[in-house]
Amino acid sequence: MADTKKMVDEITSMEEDFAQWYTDIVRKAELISYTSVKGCMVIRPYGYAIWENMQKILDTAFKKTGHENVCMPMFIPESLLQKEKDHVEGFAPEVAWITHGGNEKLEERLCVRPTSETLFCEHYANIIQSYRDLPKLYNQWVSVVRWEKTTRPFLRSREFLWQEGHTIHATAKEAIEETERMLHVYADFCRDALAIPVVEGRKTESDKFAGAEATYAIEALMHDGKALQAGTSHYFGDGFARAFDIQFADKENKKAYPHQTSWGVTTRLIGAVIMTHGDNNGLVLPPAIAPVQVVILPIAAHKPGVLEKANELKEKIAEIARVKLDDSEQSAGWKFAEYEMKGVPLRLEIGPRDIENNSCVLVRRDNREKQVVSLDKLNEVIPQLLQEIHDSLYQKALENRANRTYPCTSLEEIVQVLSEKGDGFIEAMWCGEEACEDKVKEVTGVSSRCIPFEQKTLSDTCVCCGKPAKHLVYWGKAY
RNA sequence: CGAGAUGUGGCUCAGUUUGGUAGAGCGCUGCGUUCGGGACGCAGAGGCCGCAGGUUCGAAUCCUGUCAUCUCGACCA
Repeated sequence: MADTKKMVDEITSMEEDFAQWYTDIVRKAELISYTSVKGCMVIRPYGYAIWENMQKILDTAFKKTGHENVCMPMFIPESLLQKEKDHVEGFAPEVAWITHGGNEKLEERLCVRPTSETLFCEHYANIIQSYRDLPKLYNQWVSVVRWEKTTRPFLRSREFLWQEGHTIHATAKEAIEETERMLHVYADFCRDALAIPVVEGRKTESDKFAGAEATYAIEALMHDGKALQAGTSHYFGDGFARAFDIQFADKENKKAYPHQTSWGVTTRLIGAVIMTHGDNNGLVLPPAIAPVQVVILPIAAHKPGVLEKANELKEKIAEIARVKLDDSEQSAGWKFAEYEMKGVPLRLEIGPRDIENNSCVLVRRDNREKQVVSLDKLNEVIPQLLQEIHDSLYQKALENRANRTYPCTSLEEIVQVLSEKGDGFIEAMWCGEEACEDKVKEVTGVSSRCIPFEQKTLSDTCVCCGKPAKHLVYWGKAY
């Protein structure tokens, strides 16, 4: 890799200050702009285009698995939110309330949805009578509001965009299958579109979604060794159905409670992409979600024939990739740096010398490798290079995670590993007791991330109390 | 919510200690020369110094309050 002379002096290097590096990228790559409301950001066209690409891919996957899109209202009456006890307790500290309509105080205040389980439940109760009405496989693309105290662009904002899937089934078995299926959809999406390897697993009891019987999550490791929860999928059992009195007549015409799920991913995934692939020259985007996959930069654009050729190439490449031609008057060097900052996977340089040779120069963003390519071969070479970029981003992320995953068998070892090697995933055995989970966090600073589906045995005893171990757990410092 | 830092043209900041005509670089506009790794010349535009009080002949500068943002913790997608 053509290593890392820092060309963009405006970006803080990630070794120097990772948090500042992240903030710099988010702003300099024109993904967001701050507003006067804390924790609320403008997602700018380039940032939003990334989200739109994620949406398209995910939405297709949701439709393929039988889901329909719907749209619930934004407001939840307080009485409705309170119907499920755990749910309201979990969310009450972070909801925003509407108290007035115009100048008049509302009879009952309304919360701005922090999540929409209660709204879906109210609706299900209205539309479900018979087993023939089940399942309902719904999804919505909306924004929600959670009044966070500490905010960071994409990672934790007070309003964020997401999709929330909500499904309701006749049997527990079906609902559990759905919960797991959608978690896998997320994991596949992270691998195939975002080039991010994730650990799939179950959350511990203390870390469950408010009101859920079980919560599953995908966890990713960022470049600085901190863990990011990248998506969740919840199994509710019939808890919500009982709280909201949703019943259906089964085949024997007996009343039964249906079983529910919900699952979601958010614009946080954009943060995950930045912190997984970005480098000191800026953003590095996986081709599948890059708003621009190939940027064409004409060299000496005033010379006869150059712009014409560049336009011709743009037309041609548009058939196989998302392409942009920058014919602005900025210098070539400026544009190089600019599109590196923005993470465009491939740069195509076309100048008088190239035109003479019927060729162009292609440069990969991820490793900066240059190659001269015949103009007649672009249709083969570009898709191939985009695929190679994706694969190598994934491999690199996988290696980074492997290098920063540390099996440990005692609390002392955890403390030592963290101080010697820095943050990362800790693999350690656990007895299943919440007291031990708390103590691990207190002593070492890492919290449980998930109980991975892929289990192995590091030792027979809990890393904390020494009693028989039940699970291997991934631990880490969380975003 | 606890601790720390910062608010001055679009951006990054200097000026605040010691009160006295608001500055620089980048960006922006116009014209010209440039263009294979952030080019250059000339001419311009742009600032209730976060907000509100107070002290003073005079406040970006001192005092009080307040709001916002950033970082680190606790909590969370």
